[in-house]
Amino acid sequence: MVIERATYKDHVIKYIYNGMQENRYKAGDKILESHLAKELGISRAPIREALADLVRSGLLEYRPQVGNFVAILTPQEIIDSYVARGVLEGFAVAQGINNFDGDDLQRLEDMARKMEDYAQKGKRKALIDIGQKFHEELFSHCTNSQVVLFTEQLSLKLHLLFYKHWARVYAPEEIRDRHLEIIDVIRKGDSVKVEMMIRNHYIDTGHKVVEQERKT
Amino acid sequence: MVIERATYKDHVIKYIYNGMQENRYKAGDKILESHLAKELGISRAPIREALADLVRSGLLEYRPQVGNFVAILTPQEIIDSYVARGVLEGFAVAQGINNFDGDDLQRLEDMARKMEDYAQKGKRKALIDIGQKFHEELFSHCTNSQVVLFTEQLSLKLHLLFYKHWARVYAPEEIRDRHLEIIDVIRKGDSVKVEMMIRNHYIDTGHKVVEQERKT
DNA sequence: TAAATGTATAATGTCGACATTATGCCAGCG
DNA sequence: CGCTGGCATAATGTCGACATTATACATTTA
Repeated sequence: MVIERATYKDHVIKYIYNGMQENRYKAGDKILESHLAKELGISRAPIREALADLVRSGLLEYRPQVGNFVAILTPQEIIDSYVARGVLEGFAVAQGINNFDGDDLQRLEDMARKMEDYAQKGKRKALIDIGQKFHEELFSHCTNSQVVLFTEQLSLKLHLLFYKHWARVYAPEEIRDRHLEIIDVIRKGDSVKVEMMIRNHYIDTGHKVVEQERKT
Repeated sequence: MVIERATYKDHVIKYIYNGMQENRYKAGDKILESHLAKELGISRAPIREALADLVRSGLLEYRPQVGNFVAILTPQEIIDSYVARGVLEGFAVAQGINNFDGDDLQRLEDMARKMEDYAQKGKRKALIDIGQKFHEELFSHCTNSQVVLFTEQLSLKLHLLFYKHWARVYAPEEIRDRHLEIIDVIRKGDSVKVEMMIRNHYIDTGHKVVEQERKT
């Protein structure tokens, strides 16, 4: 594979990330700098920077003087990540709950129904894409840059699990209802309740994803 | 300055961090890789890794093809950071509230009183150290690794502001009382109240720190 | 005089090579 | 037969140099 141009680091990150999505890199695998360098036809310097970035994202683990390994997510870590996501998103929505107008709510509702549709038709990629858009919309009214930042960091990690399991975790109607439920509470402007609800949603999801992982 | 041994990156991070604490690196300053390399007598490779880490922590900002700059914290970012910290610590304590035993509470109380003492005597460094220990103790019963991780990331950033202003933000008795208040609620096992209280504490502190910054 | 353009400088991005260290294998010994 | 220790291999950590790009300054032109 030949890369075109524009700071190699980002290309390398994407390359590895895709590899993880396609399961060419499996949990626990060692990542060899020199192999990547040969594969991509570049030197080790930008490779190392990319690896360091992925370590910071939690997708790789780094052992000094030894190397980088694809992170092994324990069930507990998976649950912790979902719980943390719930805490952040719960706060984000609660904090900006009064900034949702009718249009926003309508858009969210449309998305929830589309999700049901895609889920029923087995369009996994479309389902995941719109699921992400839904949560982006939820975050769009959160003005706390730090909370948004942390959530983005988490997303990178969770999206991999998401990608593997999420479409199978809930039944189509369940997906729709769970999201509609949240929209309703936002409409009512109940910030306390929406925060609890989102937290619980992610706690449930975390446990179900762990269940799915166990079956692997 | 000559560094001894053991992966240079960490030394460089500490070196820059100290420089920021001592205000030798000021907000907006450009960090030149080659200068650091000369100063520390090492090559640019480990320097670059350290800089990338500091970017990740939010202490530096990075502009591609241009360089790294000491981050300029806007008032809003400062407040956001404190709010985020409050959300995380509030959750952490609430989540592990039942794991505090009598000894823990006693230790916390001792620390709160020591803080008052140090504050009165103007021992700023001791005050800050014990303040950090207090919050570490609060986090010690949180089992969510992800929440702990985010908090550590934030700490690096907030500690700099802490270091500059925190000792002046509250009166000695106020410091004591604010912390005792939290301990009381933990003792009662009221997870909802303690979460709210900690959040509010950080909201207050954030605003006061911004006030202090403005006076700079 | 002010704006635009070209040029010089110096920084970052990338490279290939060397130094150092972890790991697996094999021989020697108890 | 199992264990210990050294050796070979191959990876990471670090280096110095070159290529590329951003920035400041000088020069030209309207």
